Amino acid sequence: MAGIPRKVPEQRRQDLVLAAFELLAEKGFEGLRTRDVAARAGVNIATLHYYFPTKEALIGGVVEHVMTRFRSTLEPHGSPDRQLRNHLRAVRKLMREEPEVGAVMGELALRSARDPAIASLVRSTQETWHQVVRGLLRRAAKEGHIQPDLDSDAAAAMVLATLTAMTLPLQAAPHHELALRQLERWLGL
Amino acid sequence: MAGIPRKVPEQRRQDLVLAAFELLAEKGFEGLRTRDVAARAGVNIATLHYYFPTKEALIGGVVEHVMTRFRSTLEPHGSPDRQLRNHLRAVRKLMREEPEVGAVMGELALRSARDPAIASLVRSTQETWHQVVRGLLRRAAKEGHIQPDLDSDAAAAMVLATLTAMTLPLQAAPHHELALRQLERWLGL
Amino acid sequence: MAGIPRKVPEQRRQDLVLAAFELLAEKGFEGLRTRDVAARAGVNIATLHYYFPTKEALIGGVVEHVMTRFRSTLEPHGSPDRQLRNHLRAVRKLMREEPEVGAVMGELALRSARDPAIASLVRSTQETWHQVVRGLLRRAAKEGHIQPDLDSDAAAAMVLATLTAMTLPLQAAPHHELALRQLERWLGL
Amino acid sequence: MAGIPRKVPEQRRQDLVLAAFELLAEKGFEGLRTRDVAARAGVNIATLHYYFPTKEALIGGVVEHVMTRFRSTLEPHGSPDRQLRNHLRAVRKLMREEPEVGAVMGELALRSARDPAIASLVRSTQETWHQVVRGLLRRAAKEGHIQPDLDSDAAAAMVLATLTAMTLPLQAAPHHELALRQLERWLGL
DNA sequence: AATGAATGAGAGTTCATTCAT
DNA sequence: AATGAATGAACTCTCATTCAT
Repeated sequence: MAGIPRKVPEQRRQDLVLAAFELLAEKGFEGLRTRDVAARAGVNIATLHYYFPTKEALIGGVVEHVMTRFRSTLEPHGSPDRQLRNHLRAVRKLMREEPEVGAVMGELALRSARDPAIASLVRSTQETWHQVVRGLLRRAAKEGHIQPDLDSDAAAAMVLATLTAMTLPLQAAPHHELALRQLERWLGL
Repeated sequence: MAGIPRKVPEQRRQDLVLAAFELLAEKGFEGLRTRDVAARAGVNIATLHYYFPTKEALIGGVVEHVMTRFRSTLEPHGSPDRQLRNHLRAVRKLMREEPEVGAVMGELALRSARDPAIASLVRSTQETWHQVVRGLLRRAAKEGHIQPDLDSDAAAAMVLATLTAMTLPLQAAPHHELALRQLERWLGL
Repeated sequence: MAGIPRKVPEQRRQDLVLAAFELLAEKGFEGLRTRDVAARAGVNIATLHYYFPTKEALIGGVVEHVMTRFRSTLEPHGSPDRQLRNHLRAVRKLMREEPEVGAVMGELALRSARDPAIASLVRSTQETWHQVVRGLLRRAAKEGHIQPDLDSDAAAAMVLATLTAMTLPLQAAPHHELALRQLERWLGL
Repeated sequence: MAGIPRKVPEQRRQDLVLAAFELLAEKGFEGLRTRDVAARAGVNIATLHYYFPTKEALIGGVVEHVMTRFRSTLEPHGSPDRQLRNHLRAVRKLMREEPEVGAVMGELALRSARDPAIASLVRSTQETWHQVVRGLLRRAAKEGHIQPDLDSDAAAAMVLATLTAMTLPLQAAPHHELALRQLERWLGL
């Protein structure tokens, strides 16, 4: 009398978030339909609303997922200059292997102009990111790995700008590799 | 007995494009409604369809408008290094004074991942832009205004990446000024 | 200083009626659009409404046209039996050479169930037609050309039914020729 | 606390088809509106689209219904001549008691000139009908119930033509009874 | 925990008609 | 006599959400 094994509720939630994440990357907010999400997760539309009362709540889950995914590119290993290089590479790798993350981040970036909740989340992420990179630049300069007279604040801003542009679709920001190489060169990495 | 003065047709078209442009900047593709566009332009929804058979056609008009607007930042005046500096400043000014242009360009960038028509337009715009900037960098280097050993191709890619990031909402790309200042510094402008 | 020669108003009206007639045959009432009619007649939609205040009025013109066209199959030549045979042949010829007439008559037949104006017109046409055919049958019988014991009323009803079925599209009433041949045989023509 | 009792889904479908059938008979394709259908079936317009994705699909349901209804006039009971007579009477009865069937069949006949799907359906129905009637005529002749020298093919064509005309509104094909009586007389039924 | 059925509000688009010239 | 521009009303279809089970 076992029947189809029920999934643990937490797993269901995760399935739905993942389905929404993928569809958001594919179709954008413009084309995101709760019915499609439910279908991709293999459940009824009413079940989706059982786990997420509104579409907005579901999107919240996706945001969380993406932010977690992105934070993984900032894991501290080795000296500051190595950490910096690793970060650049990790971002490049993430964009190549999981372009969905970039796509969704782009969507969130645009939406932050209209959605206060997303805005504050995006802003705080950027701020944290900025501080981490600036700190790495400062320590790298102090330890003599990169040019010492660098304005770490401004340089960090440029690093973020360049990496942020890379989350956009290829058409909108081609020459990823060239830009990154030039960035490393200027930083002296 | 004058009645309401009729507008010149070309003016009506322009009004509609402008209304669509503003609403696209405000709400994104996700929230763009033809009825709202018509209302903002002060005409009946059927009148909108008299000028633009489909929503897609209207969006085409908006794209044209934005591209024209953006191209205005690339006007050739003076030496290559001055042109470069002017371009950077013009973009900064445009984003400050007409953030809608940036917002819409961001929307187009994201949409280019799904819409072939927009994709090719965005791509060709980027390509032209890249070539112009690279040409300016080359001539500026040759004339001794900036460092001569610069890889003009890679540097152009970085310029574009930085400027492209600036079209995103402030939350998603803060520290515009810092980034731009650093860019000028590195270029030696 | 001649310019494009203006058409006589009556000609314009006729052009519009003809265009409407053709389009009604092609698309049916379901697909009849005043704009298409105007376009086919080569005039502006507002011009159409100058000649025909409403779509209904235009349709009235078409009805008139079709009835005239159909009445042409009932021209008296020769003896009653010859007239009968000629009538059958004229209908057959009309349906072959101008199937639009049949198509439009079919449309009118159906519409007569909802449109009192058309209903009375269709009814009176049928009544006249019935009387003519019955009269011919009677005289033909009296003159010994066809079987004398024929119920001219019932036979006329059958003639009309058969010919009416022939105005329907081929799919709905195939074997025209067979049916007509049998009719002639039974009538002894 | 019973609330409004839910209908069985199949019943809902049938209700919708029936509503569409009635409205199609009343207003024709020209005047058939999905909202009216939903209203007559007592459901929201969105519910209609839950059962039938498109208007076309709903019409498909109506076609099926009508064909089933019409086929019921061709039930084999008794000798060939009795079957023939019964068929004629069943059609007459159907047209009298459910004129909607005739109206809808007329609509389908006209539409078959434009709609390939309906065309093939109408054509195959006619072909089957023709063969059945021809077969009955042959066997009736062989068994000596009707005149033996009858061209069964041509006679079948005439039977169909007459009966088809009877599906049209009364205005367009009056004297049903007379025509049918004459048909029986000629066939010797 | 999960679902099929149902819905209100609203989307883009169409159409006969009218208005000002 | 003729037109381009404009419109109100209505059309089919969609979507996030809810209800009864």
